[in-house]
Amino acid sequence: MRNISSNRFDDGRDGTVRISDVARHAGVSPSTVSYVLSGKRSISETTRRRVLDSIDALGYRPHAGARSLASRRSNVLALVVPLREDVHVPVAMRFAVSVVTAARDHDHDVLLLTQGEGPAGLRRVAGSALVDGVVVMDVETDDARVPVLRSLGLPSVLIGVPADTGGLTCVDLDFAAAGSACVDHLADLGHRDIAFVGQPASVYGRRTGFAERTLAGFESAARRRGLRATFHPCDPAGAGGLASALVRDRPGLTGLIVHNEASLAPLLDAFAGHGRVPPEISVVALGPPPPGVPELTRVELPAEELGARAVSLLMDRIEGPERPGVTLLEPRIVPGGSTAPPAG
Amino acid sequence: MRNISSNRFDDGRDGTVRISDVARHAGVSPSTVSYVLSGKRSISETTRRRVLDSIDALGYRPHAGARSLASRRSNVLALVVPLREDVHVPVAMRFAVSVVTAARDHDHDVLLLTQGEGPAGLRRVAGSALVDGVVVMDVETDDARVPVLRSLGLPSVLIGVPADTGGLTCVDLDFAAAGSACVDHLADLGHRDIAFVGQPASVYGRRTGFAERTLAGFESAARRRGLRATFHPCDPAGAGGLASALVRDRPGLTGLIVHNEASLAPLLDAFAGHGRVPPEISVVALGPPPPGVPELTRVELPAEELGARAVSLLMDRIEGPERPGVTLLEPRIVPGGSTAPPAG
DNA sequence: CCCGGTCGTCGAAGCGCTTCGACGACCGCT
DNA sequence: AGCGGTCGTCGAAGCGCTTCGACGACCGGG
Repeated sequence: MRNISSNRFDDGRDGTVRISDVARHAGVSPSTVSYVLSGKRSISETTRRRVLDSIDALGYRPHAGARSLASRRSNVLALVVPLREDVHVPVAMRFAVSVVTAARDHDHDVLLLTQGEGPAGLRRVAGSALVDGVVVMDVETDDARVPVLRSLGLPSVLIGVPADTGGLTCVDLDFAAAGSACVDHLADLGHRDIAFVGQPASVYGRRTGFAERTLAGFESAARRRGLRATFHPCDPAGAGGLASALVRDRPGLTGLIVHNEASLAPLLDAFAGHGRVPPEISVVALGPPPPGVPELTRVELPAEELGARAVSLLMDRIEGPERPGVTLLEPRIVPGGSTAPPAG
Repeated sequence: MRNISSNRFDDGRDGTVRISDVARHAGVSPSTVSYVLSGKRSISETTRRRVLDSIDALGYRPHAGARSLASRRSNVLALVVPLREDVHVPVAMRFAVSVVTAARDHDHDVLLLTQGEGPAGLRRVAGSALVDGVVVMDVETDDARVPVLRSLGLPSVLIGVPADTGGLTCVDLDFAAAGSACVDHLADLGHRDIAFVGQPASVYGRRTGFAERTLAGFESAARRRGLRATFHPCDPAGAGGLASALVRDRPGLTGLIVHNEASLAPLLDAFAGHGRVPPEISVVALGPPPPGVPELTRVELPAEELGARAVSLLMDRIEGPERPGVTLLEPRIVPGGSTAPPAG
C-alpha cells in the first residue's frame, strides 16, 4: 500500500476533494485519474485499483461544472412535463419517474422543465449547455415546441407523435394497434356487435392524435373482422344517457371498448343500473386502471417502458450520429375479469 | 451605435457565443460583461445598455458549467419527490410544479431526484456541486434522509416535519390548526355533536405525523368548544359499515370531518343510502377535492404556496447564514355547499 | 490647486476537469 | 541486436466564466 501524501494535505481547506488530491494520494497524475474514471485510455489494472481505492478513501466526486466545461457534456437530461389538466397525472408521474430512473442508469441526472416555460425553457437549457438532451412528454399533433427543437440542434426525443416527424425521434404506444387489439380480443371471444366509447367529441381531430389513431385502429379491425361496430364520443356527464341509449337501441350489443378514463366509472354504473354488469357485457378499457373499478380487461399504457425507451434513444442520439425515426410500442392486453364470450 | 468587430468573428465556429464575443461586440472587456450580468459592481448606464444590446444581438447564454465552476454556484436546486403509493399523486405534482416555477423566479433550475436513490442521491448531487440546495418533499417523522442532510452541509428545506427539527428548515401546513379550524367551523354553525373520520388505523402513530397532528387539533378544539366529538379511523372498505354504525348509534350527530381522501366518496354514498346527504348532515373534508364529489366545504392543502415558500426559504439559506426553523402555514377553510347549521 | 475618495473599467489569475501530444518501457519480430 | 509498435502514463493547454486587485478619471472639500 503506497500512501505518499500525508492526510493533512488530502482534504482541501473547504472539505471538497479535487482530482489532484486523488492523484497525489494514489501517486499518479491527475490525467491518469481522469482516464480511470472515463475509461477513455487503457490503464493498468494495478494503477486502476490504486486510483479507485484512493477515490473512495477520500470520497472524491468530480465537480459537475468543471467536468461539463472541459468535456462539453453536462450529463444532465431535461424532461418537459405537461401541465395541462387533461393529462392523467399519475400516468405522467410514472413517466417522469421512469425517465429519471433510466437516466440514472446512463449516468445522467434529470432537469425538470414545465410546459409553462415553453420554447423559452428549451432555448435556455440548450444555450447554456445545461443539458445534453431533452425528453418532451405529451407532444401534440401541432406542437409549438417541435419547430424549436428542430432549430435548436439539441438532441431530443418526443413521447407522442406530431404531425410532421421529419428529423425527429419519437416514441409512443402504437394506439392504432391498441384499438385493433381490443377489437380482436372481443372478436376472438365471439362477439359480433360492439361499441367504442371514446373521448369527448371535442378531442377528435383536435390535438393529441392518439385518440384518432386509436379510433382508426378500432374501425379498421372491426371492418376486417366483419363486426357490427359503432363509435360514440362521451364525457362523464353524458355517460348515463349513452348507456341508456345503447341498451335501448342495441339489444344485440355484447362488447364495449372504452377509451375514456373519466367516463368509465359512471358508464359502468349506468350499465349496471340496466342490469348489465361485466362480464355479462364484455368491457375492455384503454388506459390506466381507474381507482375503485376492479380488474377490468384492458390495454395498459406502458409508461415505464416508454420512459426507458425514450432515454435510451436519447442517449444514442447524444453519443452517435442522429438517426431519427418513430418507435411505436406494441400494446399488450391485460386480462381482467371483464371480458368473456357473449351469452347465448 | 458602435459595432467594432465584424460579424464574421462574432459567431464562434460551433455556433455558441462566448462572453468574449459579447465583450468584443460591445467594445468592453469580458469582466465588464460579467459585471453587467451579475450586478456585482456598478456599471455606467451607457455601458450596461450597450452590453445588454450585444447580448441579445448575439443571443448569448452563459455556459452553465463554466459559470458554476467559477462562481461555485450552479443555480440549480434539487427536488426530491416521493414515490410511495400512499401520497396523493396530483398533489405531489402540484408541489413539484410550484417548486419549479418558484425556482425559475429565483433564476434557478430544478433537478429531479426520486426517493429511489435515497441518501445516495443527495450525497451525489451535493458532492459534485450539481446543486446549490435541495427541497425534500414528504418528510416522515423518522426520515432516513434527515441525518444525511444534516451531515451534508447542503442547504435544504423540508416539506413536512420530522421528529427532530434541530438545525433544519421545514415548511408544512399547520395540520393541528386545520383540525381545529374544521371543529370551529362546525361549532360556529351551531353543531354540538360531531365525528372525525380519519385515516386507516395503521397510519396513526406510524410515520407522517400530519395525521396525528390533525387529530390532536380536532380533539383540543372539540374540548375547548365543549362538543360531543368522537374519532373513527377508517379505510375505504370499512366506510359503509362506519356510516351505518354512526347513523344507528349517534342520532344526534350533525357534523362530519373527514380526513381521508380515499374513503370520502364511499362514506358519502353510504350516508346518502341512509337518507342523509349534505348539507342536511354537514361534512368538512380535509384534503384535495376528490374527483366526482362536488363542492365540499374543505380545508385545502396549499401546495402552490408551500412550494413557493420552500423555495424562498431555501434561497435565503443559500445566500445568507443558516437560520433554521419550522414554518407552519395557516389553513384556510374553503366554503362549499356541504355545511350548514344543524336542522332543528 | 491639490488630495483623498468613489466610480467604472480592465487584465489576469484561477475554478477543477478533460484531452491531446509526447514519451519511456516493454513486447515480439526479423 | 535492432527496430517498429503497443501500452501506460504524464504534462500542459485549455474549456468559459467570475472575481480580485489595480488603475485612470472624475468629483468635491479644504
